[in-house]
Amino acid sequence: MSKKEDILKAATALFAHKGFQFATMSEISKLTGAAEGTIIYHFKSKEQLLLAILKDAKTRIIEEFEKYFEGKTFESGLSMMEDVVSFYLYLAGMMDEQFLLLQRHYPYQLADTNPECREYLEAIYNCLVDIFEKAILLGQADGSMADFHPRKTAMILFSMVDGLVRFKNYNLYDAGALYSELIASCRRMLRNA
Amino acid sequence: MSKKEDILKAATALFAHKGFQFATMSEISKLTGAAEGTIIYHFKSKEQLLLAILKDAKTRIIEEFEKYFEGKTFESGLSMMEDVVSFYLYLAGMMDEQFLLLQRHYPYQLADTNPECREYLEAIYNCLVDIFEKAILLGQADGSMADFHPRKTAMILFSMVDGLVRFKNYNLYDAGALYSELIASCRRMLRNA
DNA sequence: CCAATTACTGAGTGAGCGCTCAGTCAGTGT
DNA sequence: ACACTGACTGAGCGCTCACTCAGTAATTGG
Repeated sequence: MSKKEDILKAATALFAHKGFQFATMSEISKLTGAAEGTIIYHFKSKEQLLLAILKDAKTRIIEEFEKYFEGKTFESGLSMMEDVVSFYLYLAGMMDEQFLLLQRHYPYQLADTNPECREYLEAIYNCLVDIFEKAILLGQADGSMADFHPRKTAMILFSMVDGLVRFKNYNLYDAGALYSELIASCRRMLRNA
Repeated sequence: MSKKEDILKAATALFAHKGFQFATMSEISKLTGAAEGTIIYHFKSKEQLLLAILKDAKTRIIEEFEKYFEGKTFESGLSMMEDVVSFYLYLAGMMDEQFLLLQRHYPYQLADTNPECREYLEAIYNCLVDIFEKAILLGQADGSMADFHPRKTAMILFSMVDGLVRFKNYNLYDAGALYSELIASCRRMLRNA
């Protein structure tokens, strides 16, 4: 692995676990064995380093979902929803540091003044909510789901799943124990009575 | 209003909107007209100032819910749940800066090493989830809600409502437009079919 | 083989931070 | 009048931080 990739990986972990402000260049330097000057050489500034991380996260999340759905068919919208929730949680476990970073405030604060940052965050957010929405639209078409506002309900669904990831990240409760209850709740919420 | 209260209020706003690290003592000083020495005089340190804010938030949130439920009766668990969700969102609007601060990571990071901080956060969290749980237990007793795990479902409910507050805080979507969809989703999720 | 380019280094810089402390000042009890 | 107390001040201290820059090492292409 190249030194640049090393830095990106270590910085992702530090930004995710300590926050942008508390993660220092010297700490990234120590963790990677690269001099502080090397970090700046590759990424220009600490803020640009964060942007590179977010760009990387965006690319990977979109790729992973595309790969997952490639040639896949679902017996119903309701079962697609279950699949999507499962895969979302699986991905949040695989890319735990990126998802943790995306749950912090700083990227969204930066997005207020930095259009590039805003672009990455919106792309990720839209990718995720779009997938929930697609499952709902399918479910409403095949009659497995009741009639409600697809986009708004997709956002509520997103909140529920994101909340479980948050519980896991904060260690507030055994998230695994909540998984089956979450799926059951989603089913009750969406299904055609 | 005393200078100490002024500082507490200004610091709450700054910690909520900028984050603990990016909010500086000199900024709090400028906003309140109090010298930096005065802030330290009243609160000992920046961290102690945050703790005072969290203690204040804890006290007020618990008080407000106690006041709200004083002598109140509900026709069913399902309608109590609606009332609770409404009041939660109302309170999150009234105390927007405290709720925003409680959605940041830093307080939970501090809680890892500071037992006092942990105590305040747990008290707030338990207060909120307990109220959802009470509504569910009532609903299951009076038959308006289906049979599921009360505590776990209360946590999922909490996630949903908390997510809507987050949407509002991040300005990602008009949260008001989501309110009626949220209530409807909760009803479908909880009601006895 | 040797420029030329790219990758990397780390001591040094200056800005900004939380906090200190010697001191002012208004209010209160005697 | 005086002593005492608690609220408040702000220049200054020590420290940490992101970033600079002059220089070195490695890689590449003619």
